[in-house]
Amino acid sequence: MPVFPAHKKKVHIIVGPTAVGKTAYAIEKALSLGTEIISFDSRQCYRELNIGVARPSAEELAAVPHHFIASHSILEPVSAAGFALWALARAEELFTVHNDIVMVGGTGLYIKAFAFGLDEMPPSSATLRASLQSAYDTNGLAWLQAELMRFDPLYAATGEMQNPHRLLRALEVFHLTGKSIRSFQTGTVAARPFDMEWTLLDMPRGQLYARIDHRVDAMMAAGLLEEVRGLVSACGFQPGRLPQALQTVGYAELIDYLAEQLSLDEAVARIKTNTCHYAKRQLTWFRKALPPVG
RNA sequence: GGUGCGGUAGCUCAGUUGGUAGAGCAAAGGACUGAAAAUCCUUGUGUCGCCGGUUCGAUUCCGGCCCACACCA
Repeated sequence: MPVFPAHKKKVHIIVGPTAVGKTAYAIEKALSLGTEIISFDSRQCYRELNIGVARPSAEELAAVPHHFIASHSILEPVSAAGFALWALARAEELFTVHNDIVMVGGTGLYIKAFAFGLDEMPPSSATLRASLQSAYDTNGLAWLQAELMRFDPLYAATGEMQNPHRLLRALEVFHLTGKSIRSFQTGTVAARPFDMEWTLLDMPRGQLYARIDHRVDAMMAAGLLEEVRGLVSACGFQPGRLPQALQTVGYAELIDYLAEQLSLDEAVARIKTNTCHYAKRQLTWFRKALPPVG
């Protein structure tokens, strides 16, 4: 008698640019496997954001249990490392009742952290970051670059010296540990106790951009402006000083409109082009950065 | 009909004292280790409206024409 090996645990990972149709595809896949879905979308996880981040509808959420959707607050932002821990724990729970899990989303760094792990490194410190940020705001990029050359010459020689986010993070790690961020970056690939199967959803670029345009119009018709207005009046956010979760296509532009920095037509047009830019960057991630796709 | 101002990259425009032109945006490609829907890098050949004239050479000067806008009739 042949012995059949026990069914291995497997995560079915669906990636693709925004508006390509990932939600419907993932639900179909989860239904056929009789399992649940863990999202890896760095914006749909916030309960305060709905229309503008294309959160799955109530019917879709009822059809298959979803995780990491509307599960967090914009007041306690998630990070890639935080997501990876959260999702690995949730996957472990789900594997006690399912052999398969579907994961779907568009945030390349989040799924990379989940699938391959990040190197051990001190997490961001809110107070330190705030003080570095304000020093950068007053002194500019040249100051940031000089700080890096002074404290972390290795990073200064090899890092992205025009990219303030990267410079601030490198400086932050130095001040937290006294060591170069490079000394933590070993690129070790973490072992995972499950198989992974990757699916890339894509379509011709022009068709994708047309879908994005139509979806933005549909979001406006569905009341995105009211959603944003409600957020602003509830939290009193200032344009240019938005919390990270509101540095989001569809929200930032409408906040500019509400602050009378843009006309509504201009804001909507910018949402469309910024969403197309975002889709393009996602494709860069998914075409090359995740080699197991296929 | 007359006068004025324009017609240069997909769009908005700059420029060439005559030697075939460059910014922003868009578009395309890329990077990405606790902000990632963020942030950053790279990429600019286009009958310089059309036809003629002057010139070694015209997108640039001259003439005519076409088109757009404004004003005057």
